[in-house]
Amino acid sequence: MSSCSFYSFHLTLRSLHGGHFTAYSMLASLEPIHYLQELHPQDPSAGGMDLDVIDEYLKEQTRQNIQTRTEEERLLAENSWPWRFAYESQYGTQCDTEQSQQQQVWMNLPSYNDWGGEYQYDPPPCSDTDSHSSSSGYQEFPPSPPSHSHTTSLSAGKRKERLFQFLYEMLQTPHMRSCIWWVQSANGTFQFSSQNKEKLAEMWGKRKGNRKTMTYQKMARALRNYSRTGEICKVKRKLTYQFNERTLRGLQNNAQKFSQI
DNA sequence: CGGATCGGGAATATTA
DNA sequence: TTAATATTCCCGATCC
Repeated sequence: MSSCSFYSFHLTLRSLHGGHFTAYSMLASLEPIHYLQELHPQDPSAGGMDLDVIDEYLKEQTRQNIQTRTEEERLLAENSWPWRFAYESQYGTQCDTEQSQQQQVWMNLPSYNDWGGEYQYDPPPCSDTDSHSSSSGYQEFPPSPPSHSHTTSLSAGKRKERLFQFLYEMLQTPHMRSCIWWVQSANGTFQFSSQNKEKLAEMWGKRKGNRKTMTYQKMARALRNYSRTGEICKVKRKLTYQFNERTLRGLQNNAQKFSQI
């Protein structure tokens, strides 16, 4: 039910920007602003315009929430459900398993970490807030476990969208730059805007169709649960979190799949 | 000091 | 019915 709004969101995105690919490009081109915002997170001047757009988003979503969609739309949307498969059975090892390693990295790094020296693929979709690490060059992920597991799940088991999926989606959405952005997309670290985090939380709550409005406090509580299950861990930096490597890879794969449709 | 963040226990709700 | 996954509330700890 509530995923309706999610679907329509995708449709909106596609119609506006012609899909993720374009969105990526836009994001890249807007990166400098993003960078400034990072340097002056308190500066309210960043993203004022974006907020208007976000407001529209919110309205749009609530409106479409009530509307019934055509069958065609429904099919299209369902086909574009990017995370339908990869997250059915793919879990088991996460930060938990890697925790010792993670913590080690934690200590070794002054700020936040990448994955135990491993490195993420090539050109980051966008230059990151802090791109110093790129100076050391990129390494490929190891022959990396064929991250299939597409679970032959033809099971029409339509799982409800998860918070980390929503966040990843927002991270790929240029409009949301004023609320959330990559600190280092290569290792999955991202950060919320102190100013606009409530906006994002509100959107999340609306998408889920919660009774009460979602707040950052509550959303962060859910995020903290992820540190137990591993999808996302907190890093020692204000309002900053990090996707688990496996999780990020899964999200990337699905986004890719999605953009190919 | 005080506000913003962080962290997690516990009860409750929702959904596969 | 149950397990997983939030959501909601709350309160103490930390940070700046």
